[in-house]
Amino acid sequence: MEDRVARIMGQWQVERPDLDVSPQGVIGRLHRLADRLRDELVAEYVHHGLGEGEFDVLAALRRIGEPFELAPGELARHTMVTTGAMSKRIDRLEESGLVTRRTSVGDRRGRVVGLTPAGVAVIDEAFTAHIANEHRLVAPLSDEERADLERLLARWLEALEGPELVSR
Amino acid sequence: MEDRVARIMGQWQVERPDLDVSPQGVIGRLHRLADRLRDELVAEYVHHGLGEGEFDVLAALRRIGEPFELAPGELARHTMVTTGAMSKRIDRLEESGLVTRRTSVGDRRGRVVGLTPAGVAVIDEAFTAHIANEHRLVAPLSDEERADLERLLARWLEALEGPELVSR
DNA sequence: AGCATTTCTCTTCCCTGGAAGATATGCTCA
DNA sequence: TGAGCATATCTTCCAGGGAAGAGAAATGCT
Repeated sequence: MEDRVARIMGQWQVERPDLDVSPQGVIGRLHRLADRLRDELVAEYVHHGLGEGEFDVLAALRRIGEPFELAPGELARHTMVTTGAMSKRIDRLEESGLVTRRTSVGDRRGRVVGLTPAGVAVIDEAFTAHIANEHRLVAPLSDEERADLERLLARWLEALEGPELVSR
Repeated sequence: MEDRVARIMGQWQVERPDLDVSPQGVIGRLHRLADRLRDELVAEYVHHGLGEGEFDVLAALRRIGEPFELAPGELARHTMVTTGAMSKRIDRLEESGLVTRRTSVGDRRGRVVGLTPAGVAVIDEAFTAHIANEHRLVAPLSDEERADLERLLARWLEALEGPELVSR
């Protein structure tokens, strides 16, 4: 019972016996799993007429709470894309009538992006389905396995990024 | 000590207390870690003048062994992209002189993509550095943690994809 | 053999994001 | 006040991948 990653590692063992490719066991599987999960999640977004980028923006606005508004720059930081990418995401969402753009009152350089009522409705429905989808995806793991995995991932992430400050 | 994912989960707890967002603890961190690792790996490819797609193709050809040849369709399957994407990857690699394209002898519809000597040299060097990079990235984990993580990822992956056949 | 179907690759068009620069506004300090 | 710098967003151009279809060659069926 050998998975794709193991097969690849076996090939390298033959071709490059001088190298210890064991880290691929973790890194390769982690990437494959991430890709697989992403596909499943995106499929659900599409059911609600959203792409991954649009879903991310709507979710960021929704979870911030009333009045569901953020500046484009803040949205870009929250969702970890460049402001250029964010401009285009907002263009698409504005086009669909799910968000509005207005100029900030205090600082006229700034804009404020806010959910429309339709936007709230769409993301509330899509997010509910999204979470159900995530429950389905983690179902194969026992509670204990899930906790172990979460702990290991958090530890690794922290080691790579350094501890983040508790800020807002 | 709260990470980004925990903060997001906290916000949802407030805004949508009707939902149990606990799966995000695993799925969110897994994705964030995958992105982080990918960035680190890509940075190393770039040092060798390669993008991620190019690296994948060269690596697939290299690990298959002498004479380092595969058909475009096989390469597409091995690296999990469409054949359209593969055509363009091969175009770029051919342009750089790292692979050649020739028509298959048995089946004149088919092409055979093969590493040039320069291609072998580049991928051998890049892959050596790549593996060193992976060792660096997994270093924060103890041997036991690494084994636990690998086991959990493999189990989950298998559950999602179904056991793969041991075929070639 | 001849025609239809299948297989394989490549091409074209589109979508999305990144990088860098343009534009507009605000801020600091002499 | 005004010049220069900082900040925020948007625009433009490019890179890379996916989807769909075109073209060429092999295969199957009658």
